[in-house]
Amino acid sequence: MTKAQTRIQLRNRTAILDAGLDVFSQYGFRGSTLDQIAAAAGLSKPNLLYYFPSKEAIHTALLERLLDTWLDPLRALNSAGDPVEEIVSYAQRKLTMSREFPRESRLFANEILQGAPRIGAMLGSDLKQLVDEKAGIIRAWSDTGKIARVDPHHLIFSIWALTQHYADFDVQVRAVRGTDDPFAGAQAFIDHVMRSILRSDGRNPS
Amino acid sequence: MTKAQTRIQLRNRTAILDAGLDVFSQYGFRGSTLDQIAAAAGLSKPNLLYYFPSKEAIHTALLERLLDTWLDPLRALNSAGDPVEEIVSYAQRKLTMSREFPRESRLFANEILQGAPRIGAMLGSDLKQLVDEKAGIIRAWSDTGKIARVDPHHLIFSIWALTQHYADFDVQVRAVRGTDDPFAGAQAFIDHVMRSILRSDGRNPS
DNA sequence: TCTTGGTTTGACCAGTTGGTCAAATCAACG
DNA sequence: CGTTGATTTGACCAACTGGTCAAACCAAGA
Repeated sequence: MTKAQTRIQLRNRTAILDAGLDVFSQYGFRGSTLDQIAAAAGLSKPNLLYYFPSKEAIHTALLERLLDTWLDPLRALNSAGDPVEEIVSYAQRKLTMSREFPRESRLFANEILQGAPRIGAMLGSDLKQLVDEKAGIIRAWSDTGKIARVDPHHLIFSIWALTQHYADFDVQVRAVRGTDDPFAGAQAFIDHVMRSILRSDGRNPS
Repeated sequence: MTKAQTRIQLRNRTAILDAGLDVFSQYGFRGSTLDQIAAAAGLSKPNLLYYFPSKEAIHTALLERLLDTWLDPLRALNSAGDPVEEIVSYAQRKLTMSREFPRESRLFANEILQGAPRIGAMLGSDLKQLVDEKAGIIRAWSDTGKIARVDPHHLIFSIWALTQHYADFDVQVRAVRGTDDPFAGAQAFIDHVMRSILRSDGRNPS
């Protein structure tokens, strides 16, 4: 019933979402205009609004699609696996996600920077729940000495910060390094960092 | 000549800049309106434009004032000091800066996220020059075995990422942890992370 | 070919935006 | 107190914004 999709509908809807991702991820919600998105999608503004009821609807659709896959890397963290390898490969999956979907990363960053007006609710519910669960696993590893003693929440935050930085601050990274690919060397570096943190003696200041 | 400042001028100009910082850091340049800033500053819109010629002028003034102090922590990195302590305390200074000036951090983040249209030039000149200089110092430490073998640029990026994350993603951090202070525990954690990276054996993958 | 339902658009609208301006108000000094 | 220059504002404007709508267009099946 809600399924019937013409070829044209599918093509235009994806074109709009792709254009919206381009524009919203660069200018944020309030800084983006329907005209920009319409131009980027190769459609007229009224035609945009034939497929999506409003500017907000496009934005919401993008965020929903994003959140659906954004947390997959963390979901895959397996309590049965080898502690260090599990965490390291989680960081690697997250980095891959940032490299392959930098626009999504910036869309998310924009939303959070502006106080998460549209996804704030799920931060405290779905996201918190998932993080708390995985933090529990990490804490267990930490308590049983399988990894160094580290605050699990901060560890997760550090993985988010390190990986997303290359996508979100792309311009700065490229400018400072002169490289064209902001992710060059990032994988090896983050691998090194994570192993260093997890391997180090149980000493934990404070 | 350009110095003459009435008490009123000083008061209003600082009120405007403070209000502008509030608004710009939350909504970005294009997402902010003069009315918002005027309201936040307790002035009328025409009165705003009596002190600053345009919306852009306020934004520019803020960015200039910001960049002036934003890089101080890195400038203070001293080649004559103890390598590990120098880097660790640089990270601590940067974290302090993020905690004390979260709005400035978000203003900067917004600007970079949107492709740095207004400060892009200085990223490749002033910033790159400073970073390259300090990266040279770190590389020397690394080469002489005084710290572990690490890519200096990535090391600096990681410090930026780790410290700014708590200010820029404040909402997310607070939501996930349920804490009111997003910086709680951050100092100890970052200290631990930096020492782990720098202390670890010279093994460097890839 | 005709019809039908999905698709596209030009013209339009009300609200908002950055910015202007002349007139009114205020502070301070002689 | 009066004058002068700094300050403040209400009224206004043109451009832009998200969104509407009736009319035109088009694809495809009968």
